[in-house]
Amino acid sequence: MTKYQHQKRVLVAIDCIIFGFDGADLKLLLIKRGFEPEKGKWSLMGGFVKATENFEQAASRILKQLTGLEGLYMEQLLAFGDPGRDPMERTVSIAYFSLIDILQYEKQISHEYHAEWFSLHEIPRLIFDHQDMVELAREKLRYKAAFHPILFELLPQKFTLPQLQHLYEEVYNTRFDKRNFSRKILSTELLVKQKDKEKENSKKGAYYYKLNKKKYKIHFHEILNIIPNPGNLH
Amino acid sequence: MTKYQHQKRVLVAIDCIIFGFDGADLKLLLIKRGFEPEKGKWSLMGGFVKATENFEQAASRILKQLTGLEGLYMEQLLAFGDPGRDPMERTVSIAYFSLIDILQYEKQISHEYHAEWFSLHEIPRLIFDHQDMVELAREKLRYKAAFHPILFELLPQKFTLPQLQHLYEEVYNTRFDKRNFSRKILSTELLVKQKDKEKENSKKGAYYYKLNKKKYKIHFHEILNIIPNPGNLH
DNA sequence: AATATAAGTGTTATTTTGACATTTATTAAG
DNA sequence: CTTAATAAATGTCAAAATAACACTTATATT
Repeated sequence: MTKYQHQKRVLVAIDCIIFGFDGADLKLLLIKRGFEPEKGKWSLMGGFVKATENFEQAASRILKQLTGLEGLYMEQLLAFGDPGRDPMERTVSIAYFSLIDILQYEKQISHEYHAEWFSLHEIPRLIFDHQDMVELAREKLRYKAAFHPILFELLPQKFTLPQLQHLYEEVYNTRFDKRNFSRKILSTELLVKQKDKEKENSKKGAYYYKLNKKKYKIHFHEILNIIPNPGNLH
Repeated sequence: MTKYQHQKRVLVAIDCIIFGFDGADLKLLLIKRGFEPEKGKWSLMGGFVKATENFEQAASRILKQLTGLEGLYMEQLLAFGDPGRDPMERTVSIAYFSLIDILQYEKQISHEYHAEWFSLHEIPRLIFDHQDMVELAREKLRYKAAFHPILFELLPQKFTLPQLQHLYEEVYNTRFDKRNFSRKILSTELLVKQKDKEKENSKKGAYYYKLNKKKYKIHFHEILNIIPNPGNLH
């Protein structure tokens, strides 16, 4: 067999949009790019796909390099391929987005890459089309979280309803009625109430909950309806 | 500036999953592949991305080659990049899916590529990972159509409510109650009732409707709720 | 004139939603 | 020890949305 003739070969990279939550804010993990072009500028964590890897393997490897974590939630966002997106050489980038509980992540962080968390309200200028990737990832997160219990990936194993609600409020940048919120969340029957309470944030303390992992896996793809008036999602 | 060193460059292709509807069945457009490997086997319409094109431009060009049509609904599905997916040489494929009214398309068809419509129940074995692409595209179509008025892209300008319902029933492989269906569809206020009737399929005739294109564009991204118990979508 | 066919339409009971306020547990302060 | 302050937890009710259900209408055919 002969190879396909007269076709241009291009570089293929992965870029990871890594969202994290620390109990207060929704954040994005960025690194200072270590090589030219745009060396020293803020960038998504990325890398080239190796000859024997598929995209998921490459994304996992890159994610592990940066965070030290494995088995994270990960999903392909979109392939970006405008001819000039990397001025050095045409490079197609497959964007993945990932969700991390920041506090868990901090124990394992590799500091080799000067990674930093940025609140979504204070994102610096990013290289290439990474800004577009982040914006699209935010939209996709909002869309997906409106129908699927994806935001649990941002929380520790044990969490409280007020913490969960706070997270939803961060993602949708709005406030929910806590009575209606807890009714909807609990009606999914994905949560298991624990006996102990979290007492950092209030005198009374809030009961911890855990995911029912089995139900979570089984029902993950079903359509929930957690967000009132989901309205103008994409 | 020097180029990125020691990285492998690969081919980048587009493959188009083209769904069509002829008033009766939901169908998929396939071609007989014209070159090796797998010459003569059934395949999605595809082609390599050219040096100056972005993905959308490449997908439009490829789509026009096959169908003669422009301005079709088109959306990136997913990038496929397993190392061995094309045995000839590593090729990344960006899959796009498109929606066409078959009867409109037939006037413009280019017969150069031996394209044929296949009912979704009778799809032949396809080359490479095209089978996976088609399956994923079907899931995405069902998912998207549950929340957005996307299926109108499969219909002619003028269509009847029974035709529309039939289309939804094909996509979801189920039956809907026509009273509830028409109430939901009409409550979107996206349809404009016409004065004339379609009289091929019944003695009484069914009123034609047209899309209110302006509202359609404005409200396209809003979440509708057309499908009862959307259940286990992805 | 009678019949057959598919289109078109309305009601009701049930479920889901969104708006809203009070009670409870605990710590801190006086 | 009593009081005050704080955030958590919980219930009701009216309105809206949904799902289930059957009859009438227009027309072509016989």
